[in-house]
Amino acid sequence: MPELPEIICRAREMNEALVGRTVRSIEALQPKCLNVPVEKFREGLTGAKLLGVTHRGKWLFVETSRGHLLINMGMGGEILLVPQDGLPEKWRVRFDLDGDETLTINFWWFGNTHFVAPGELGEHEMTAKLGPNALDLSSEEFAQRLTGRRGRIKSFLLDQSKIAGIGNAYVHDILFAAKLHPLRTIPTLEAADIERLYGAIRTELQRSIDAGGAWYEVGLNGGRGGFTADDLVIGYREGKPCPECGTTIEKIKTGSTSGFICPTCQVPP
DNA sequence: CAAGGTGTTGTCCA
DNA sequence: ATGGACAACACCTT
Repeated sequence: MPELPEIICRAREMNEALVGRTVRSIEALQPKCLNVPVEKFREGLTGAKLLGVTHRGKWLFVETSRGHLLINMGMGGEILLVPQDGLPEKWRVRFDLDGDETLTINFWWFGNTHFVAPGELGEHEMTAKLGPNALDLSSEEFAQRLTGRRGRIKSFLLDQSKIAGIGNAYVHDILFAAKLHPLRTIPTLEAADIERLYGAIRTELQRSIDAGGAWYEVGLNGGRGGFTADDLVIGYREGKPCPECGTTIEKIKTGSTSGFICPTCQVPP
């Protein structure tokens, strides 16, 4: 559930706190979240110097002197920087750093911590297929990526190979801000619809970035983001009035996920 | 206290 | 190309 705003904030924090540090030792309690055997993972990154942290979609890219550490937090969890004698109760992978601190990674479901050897980033399939970051493309590129598609607009926004970084938490407010129903199909969109949608993506994600990300995720020091449930306009507000027109907000099925809409502002297809 | 829902991603199948 | 079901087995709400 960390989506682009949380990943951007996490990358920023990690750059401030981790660059220049060296990995002394590694423990991995859950081999299933790795892409290589535990021994290979430990050998690969032990002794590595951390050089910088970037992001692509919901993935964090930690560049090191010995290759990349790629992290995907799945449906939520914590990356914490703690003293070595103050480990959190739960962690799945742990990097002991110089300076008696430890970077612990925990996710409560479906996370990944992958090792990619130097020069082999292009062979990492899970990240190689990602589309451009949702905030890193122009409105022309966005429109171009929509042309020829036939599916529903919400499916497109959530498809990480088309555009990377939007998940099922922010997509409700993005679609509401663009006045588009999630089940609208792409061929029915006018140029003005696409332009509004492009603007809505930027505005809605930026609102959360400015607040430090969502309240349900924590940073390296355990502090929560400042973007709270009250900042959501329509997502998860089933039964409450639409702030634009007062119509009761509905929860609907949108494929295998659920969606939240104002049935007046977002006319069904 | 047990059941059901959930922010992610990949794969398989229609 | 598109959508749905499902699997990965944690945590919270009902």
